[in-house]
Amino acid sequence: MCSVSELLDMENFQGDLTDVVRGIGGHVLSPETPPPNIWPLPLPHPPPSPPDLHINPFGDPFVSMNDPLLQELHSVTNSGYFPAAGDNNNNNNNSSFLVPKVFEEDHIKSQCSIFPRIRISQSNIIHDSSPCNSPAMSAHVVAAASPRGIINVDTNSPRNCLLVDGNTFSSQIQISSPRNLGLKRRKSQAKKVVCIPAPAAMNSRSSGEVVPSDLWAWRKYGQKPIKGSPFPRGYYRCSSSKGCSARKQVERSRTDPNMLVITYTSEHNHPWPIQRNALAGSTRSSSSSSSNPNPSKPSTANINSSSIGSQTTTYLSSSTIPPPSLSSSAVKDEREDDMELENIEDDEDNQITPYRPELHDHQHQPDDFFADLEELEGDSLSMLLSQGCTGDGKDKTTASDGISNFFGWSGDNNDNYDDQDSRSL
DNA sequence: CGCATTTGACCAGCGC
DNA sequence: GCGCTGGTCAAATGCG
Repeated sequence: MCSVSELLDMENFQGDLTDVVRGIGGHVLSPETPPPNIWPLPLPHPPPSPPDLHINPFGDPFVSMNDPLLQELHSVTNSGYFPAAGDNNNNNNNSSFLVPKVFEEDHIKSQCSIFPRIRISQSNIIHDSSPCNSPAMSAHVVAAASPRGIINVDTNSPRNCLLVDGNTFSSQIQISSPRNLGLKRRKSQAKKVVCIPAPAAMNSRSSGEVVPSDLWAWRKYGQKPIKGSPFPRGYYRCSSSKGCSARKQVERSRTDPNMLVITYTSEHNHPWPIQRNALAGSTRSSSSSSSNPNPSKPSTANINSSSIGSQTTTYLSSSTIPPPSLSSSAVKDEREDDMELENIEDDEDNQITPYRPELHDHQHQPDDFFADLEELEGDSLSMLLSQGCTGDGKDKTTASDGISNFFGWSGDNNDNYDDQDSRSL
């Protein structure tokens, strides 16, 4: 697992971190932010009405998503397959599905996800505080950092959660200001950090670098070794449209190579591509090694999955790929200015106007779409849930593989992580 | 041949 | 001012 301190360190946030997102796929769980349908999992709830859709200006398809896994688990829990939610006695058992109480509640009122909750500190003091008391079902963290001082979250608040900007965040988010109070980035720009499980060898070339694909086309323009990290950082810019300033940095977590840290910078100035790589500049790695070679049949199609035990049933839901949604209250841009927690509301005024590209043909599914489902191995969800969600980190590669399958990430599933490392190192 | 990736060089911000 | 570090550029290279 990568920690937020790691993120902070890697990004040299040093005081202006305002956004850290993590979770499966790095998506954000937000009661206000319905997921884009790129998540190939069920959407128990009706898709949002168009006014509710907000574009993630970073083009990150992960951060804005609700956690369908959580929703699915929630529904399964309610179906009686699992112990009653809240039975924390079962939470630590990674051999079974874990549906802790916090899972249910945080899913509703906060953004609790399936990774351990963490404490954010800009002085690189990170603790897995796991306020939800669920190593299995824990959360991403979206936090605002003050470069001027320490923000002590009231851990006595209900469920030890932090209410920020109208949303409930995980508790014990401790944000302190290191000595670099006035440290500024080279450019005043928003950043968004996403920590996701590193898919196994997907979109990788000979270097073994793992780059999760999304619906944007990215072109790599640089790679730099990062001090203190054994893994280089790749620099990508959006090639979906000329002049697009969107960029992202991809690097492995230095503490958990199975995790990828993706930092999105700037926003796309063009509509969300209906077909990935349909526009010029598709990345070679994406097109050549993707398990979804046909861009007209996006691997992000909705797939409803329900898992019971080791069984995973996958079925379709008719939908298309909406633009990624961005809940301003759930995902905060990291901005250059000295944004303090109390100023988050002000930041709301600075919301990037979302574009809402018209997506037609919503009902159409490619004829060979079912063929894609074959790539979603039946055990993917099972593995994901039974391993990826447990947080024990004992077999993250498998979990990541499962997640990879979920995301439709390309890759030779036979490539294990060791192979990646052997190539990339 | 076109495009993406690689990789060394260059530039800018920051700390000392 | 200097050195360190991160971010970007651009020529070289490789792949389809």
